[in-house]
This record gives sequence, C-alpha cells and structure tokens, in this order.
Amino acid sequence: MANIKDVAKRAGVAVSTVSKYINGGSVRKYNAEAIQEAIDALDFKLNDIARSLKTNKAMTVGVLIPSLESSFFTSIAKKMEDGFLENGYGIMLCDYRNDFEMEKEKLEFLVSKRVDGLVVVPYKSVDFIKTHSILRDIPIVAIDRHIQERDTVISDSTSGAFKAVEHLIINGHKKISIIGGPSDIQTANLRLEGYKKALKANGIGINEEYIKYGNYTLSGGYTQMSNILRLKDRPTAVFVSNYEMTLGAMIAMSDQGQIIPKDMSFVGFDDMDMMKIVSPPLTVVSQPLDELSKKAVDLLVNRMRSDENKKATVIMLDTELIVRDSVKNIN
Amino acid sequence: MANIKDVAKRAGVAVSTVSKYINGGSVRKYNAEAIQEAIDALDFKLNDIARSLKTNKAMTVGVLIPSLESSFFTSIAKKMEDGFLENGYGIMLCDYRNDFEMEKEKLEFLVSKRVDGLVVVPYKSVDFIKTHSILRDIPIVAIDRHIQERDTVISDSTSGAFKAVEHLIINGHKKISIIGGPSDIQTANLRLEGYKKALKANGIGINEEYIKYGNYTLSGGYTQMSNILRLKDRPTAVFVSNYEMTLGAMIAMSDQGQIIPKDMSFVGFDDMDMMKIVSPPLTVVSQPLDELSKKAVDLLVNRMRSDENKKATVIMLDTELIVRDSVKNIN
DNA sequence: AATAAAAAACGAAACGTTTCGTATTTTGGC
DNA sequence: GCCAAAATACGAAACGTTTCGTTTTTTATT
Repeated sequence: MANIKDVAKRAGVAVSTVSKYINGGSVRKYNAEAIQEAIDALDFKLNDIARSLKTNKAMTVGVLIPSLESSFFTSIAKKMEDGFLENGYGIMLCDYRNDFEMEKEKLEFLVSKRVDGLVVVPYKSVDFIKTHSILRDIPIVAIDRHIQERDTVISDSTSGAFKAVEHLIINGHKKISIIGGPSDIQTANLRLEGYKKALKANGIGINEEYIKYGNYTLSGGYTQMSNILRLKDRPTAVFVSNYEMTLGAMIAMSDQGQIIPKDMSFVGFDDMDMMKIVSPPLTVVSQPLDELSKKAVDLLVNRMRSDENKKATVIMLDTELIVRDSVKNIN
Repeated sequence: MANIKDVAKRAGVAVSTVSKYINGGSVRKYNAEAIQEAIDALDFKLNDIARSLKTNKAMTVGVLIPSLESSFFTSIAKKMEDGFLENGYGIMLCDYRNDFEMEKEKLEFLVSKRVDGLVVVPYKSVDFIKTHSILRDIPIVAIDRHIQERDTVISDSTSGAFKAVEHLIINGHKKISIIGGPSDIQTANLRLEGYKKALKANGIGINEEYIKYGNYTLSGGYTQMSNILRLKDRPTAVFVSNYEMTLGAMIAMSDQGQIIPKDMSFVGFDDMDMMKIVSPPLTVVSQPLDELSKKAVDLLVNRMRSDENKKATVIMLDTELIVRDSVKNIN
C-alpha cells in the first residue's frame, strides 16, 4: 500500500509538500498536478491512524446508548450521526445493555479509540465520568439524562409525566398506576415526581401499591404490568414511563386477554412509529427527538472545536402530550 | 498524559521491556512489579492509535447495516457485538439509510479507520467491494445478502417465502398479493421467487397486479398496502416480505379501517418482538438471528486471524414459519 | 535589473507504540 | 564456583503522518 512518501517520490516533491497539498495548503500548480497524478496512479489512501497519532484528533465521536434494541435511542443516534457527518465527524456507536460494568467498558473502549468527543446516555457512569482520568478531560454531552458540570440535553420529564397523569385525571381516573424506572435513573425519578405532583395537585392520595419500578426494558414492563393486573384494588389507568416498558406492558395486557382502553387506560412515553400502529393507537408523551439530537450535536461540536473552558450548558426541551385512543373517559 | 516512556523511566527499565510486559511477555518479577507500580501511579493508558499504527491491527471490526431504525438489523448488530467482544474485537457500527452513495461513503469511512474486518449487509455495494482497491483485500463477511467470493451468511429466503405463501394457500387463499422489495436487492428477488414458486406449485396463476414492489421501508409498505387496498379485484391475503414493510402495511390497514385477518390475511417476515404484541399477533417467517449472528462472527474472526486464502464459504440457514392469528381460514 | 518581501518547498523531528538483533543476566549441571 | 545455555533486557529503527524552522523560489517594487 502506497504511503505519502511514495507519492512524494513519484511527484518529485518533498513529503511535507504532499502533506500540505492533502490538507489544503497552497502548493504551486505544477506540483499540485504532479501530486494528484501520483495519488491517483498509486491509489494512495491517507492513513488516518497515523494522522490521528500525530494530530491527536480522530475526527470521530463516540456515541454510547443504553441499548441498540431501543428504537428510541437508535433513532436519536441516527439523527445525530447525520449532524456529525455534516460537521466532518464520523461516529462510533456502542450500547451497554443497561449494564454498569459494560457501560464503563464501552466508555473506555471509545476513549481507547481516541474519539474527540462523546455523546452519552448515562446510566450509572455519572461519577465514573467525573473521576476517570481521561474522561474527565474529554468533551462529553449527556443526553436524556443529566451529568453535572457537563453539557446536557434533556426533555422535561417531570412536566411530561405531569401532563400524562393530568390527562388521565381529566378523563375521570382516580386509581392511576405508574410503571416507573429504576430509582437510580434520573428520568425515572423525574417522571415519578411528575406523577406524584399531578396526583397531589388534584387532591388524589398516593397509593404506594400503584407505584411499580420496572427496569426500563420490555420484560420489565411486562412483569410490572402483570403485577398491576394482579392487584386486588386494581387501578383503572396506568402511565408507563418509557418506550420499551410500554411495549412490554402491552404484551402483558394482551397475554391476559385485557383490552385497552376498555379494561385499562394507558398513557405511554416516547412517540415512536410503533405507538401509532398498535391497536389502539396509544396516547403518549412525546419528546422532540429532532431537536434533542440537533442540540446535542451542536453542543459537542462547539466543545470539540474550541478548548476554551466554557461552563456547561443544560438544555431542557418541552414534551408534548399526543392524545390518541388508549384512554377511556369514565366521567 | 503518561506514555510508555514515562512508565519505563519511572520503573527503571527499557521501553521495550514495558512493551513486553503490557503485551504479556515474560518479564522478571521485580521488573513486572515496578512496571505495574509505575502504570498505576502515572495512570498510564496505552495509546491504541500508536499501537494500531505499528501493528497494523485495530482490533476493531466495522459493521455496516442498511438502517439503524430497523430492529431487525440492530438486533443482529447487538448479537454480533457480543460475539466480537468475546474475541477481543470492538465494533464500529454504521448505517447507510438504504442509499448507495452513503453505503460507499460509510464503507470508506470504516476502511479509513483501519478496521480489521467488516460485516456488511450489502445493498448495491457488491461491485464496489469487488473492485475497490482496499476493500478487495480486507476480510468481509456479508450477511442477509450474498457477495460473490466472500464469506456469506444468509437465511433461505426463497423457501421462507414459499412456506408463507403455501400457508396462505392451505388456508384457502387463492388471491394472494406480495409486497416485495426493490428488484436490486437479492433477498427481495429470492422472496418473490419463493412466492411465485408456491403459487405455481399449487396451480395458481400469477397476477402481476398482485405483485407490488416496496422499498423495504415502513413508508414503502404503507404505500404498497394502500395500492393493494385500492385494487378492483382485491386479494384476500398478502405476504409482506420484510419487517419494516410489514409494519407499514399494518398502519395502512388500520388507517383504512381494515381489520386483520377479517378483511385481509397477513403473513409477515422476520419475527421481532413487535410481531407478538400487535393485534392480532402476526404469522411470520422467522429467521434464526442468533445463529446468523454467531456464524457471521465466527467466519470473520477466522478470516481475520489467519491470512491463508481459503475459499469463501456460504452458509444458508433455514427459516421457520410461526403461525399466529393473522391468517383467516376461508376454506 | 536589483532587491525586499512574500510564497512555497524542504528536511528533520516528533507522535507512542512494537519489533528485532544484540547485549546482559540468570540458571543449572558439573 | 565455572561455563554454556536459556532467559530476559536493552536500544534503535520503524510505522505514516504532521509540524516547524530554514532555505529556496517567486513576486512585486523601484
């Protein structure tokens, strides 16, 4: 495989001149032509690894999401990839299966690839990122969940959950269950908080039995929904606080021969395509994915380009309640 | 940031000794201890880029799939990632949005990162891969679709489609439509072939009006299903030949107030979780994803480890028809 | 046409590793 | 305790770039 030296030799110029040409520096016309001829003839491809070693820039950003099987996150990943590509960056996409050990491993893997920056949907790595010798110094944007002293883009989980529950209350529901997430995930807590606030604001007491903690996965949603269906004093409605669990909860419903919204009203979280085709179409809290992705890209690109140490910015986006057919009016 | 030189200095040994230690060579005990102490104290992290430059191995494989928003492919990607990790390889995952230009770009991006091997779900890049100067010499495993003279893992599309259509016929259907894929995608052709074979084998004539070509995306399925519903002589059943289009076709049905299987019988392709929770649960042709992923990993790892030029192996896996509730018996 | 200033080309050093041939130390058999 | 053989350590070169200080060439001014 030809390298820059071979090109220089064939073109009859110095290596540094070839380098300059490749990187867009000004070069005398006849040299430019000779170099280009040599590049074509030798089928020279620049060795990015060598360049990275020298420049200490990989022109690559790492993207770490909880799971590749979550359309919510892959959808964001895809949108961000577009944005980064426009800015000249490629991406390395990894997932960590909602596993803390793997989360750390993948973070280190990405760092070992010397990515220039990172977009992370953090699970338990918040402290790890803060203390890890290298991660500490690398530009990172957190999405979906907050990392202290880091640029962060999130949507307003609390008010989203509030809207969802309020909607149920307006439709006459008083016995409302929530399938929340693990208490070590920020969005889970915030959504639970929104749930509680909405109940309180409407003078409805909190029944601890109605509060279930899933693990943000499909099977978690399934399990918790099953538990809810077994309750003696069964709720008339349930708010499921993320996308995967919403799917899982629906499987549980259908497995038990329960009909939405006849037997149970439903409000889900995250408006994926799927929410429109399931039967019935689901009422959901929708996060602005396009905006979220765009902001994340902008923040990270800025951070990577300038090394002035600006303070972290936190962007919180509004959610929207999309009303479809999964809530029964029992007034 | 500490490098291997700093470690050597602090440990009082030569750089090459540190290198040997890091790479598992035998080193005198007191030196090993001193080196480890230095590594810890200086928080030394090996620079993989420098190592890659020297060894010409990145211990990374590139995975290129058509779309990150297709659960079918992300699911495979995830399974393969596990396998590669077990073998010490990290992965770079990319998608190309079913776009040939982007397919080429991403291929070149991955190559520019000097990945050691590639797993590709090829769209139109078959020739590109065959002729491109670098791709020609890099280990590549094709999945889902075949690349000549390359290791390939696919499932038997033709017989899968055959089973699907046969199932419809057994249930009394004669007017059977297919939503196939673009004619430039191999699986699309093979599945169409299976469809035709099944009809012929059962003495049913082929009605060109019943053959629709979608683009393997959700919206393509939607459009083609809408077209089918508009047909004067409407079919009683439809076989949709991939996962995304199946979803799209279902949205179209529900948008037009059509009920499965009352108004139209359905057989889909690829048994994702979703197929179980939609209502009704869908009868589908299922591909063995675990096996497919595992074989792909094995093939590529072997290929990367030995550079003997073994002939390409093609593995074809069997599909399975999973019968659920989306086909009406009209006998 | 001479000269100063600007532009371009040059060559060597550096990035952080691994590798390889050589030098040194350790081991074990006598 | 000696010596050969085995084990380990060493130092320099190399991987393919970029960068920077210096030299050469071109351009502009008079």
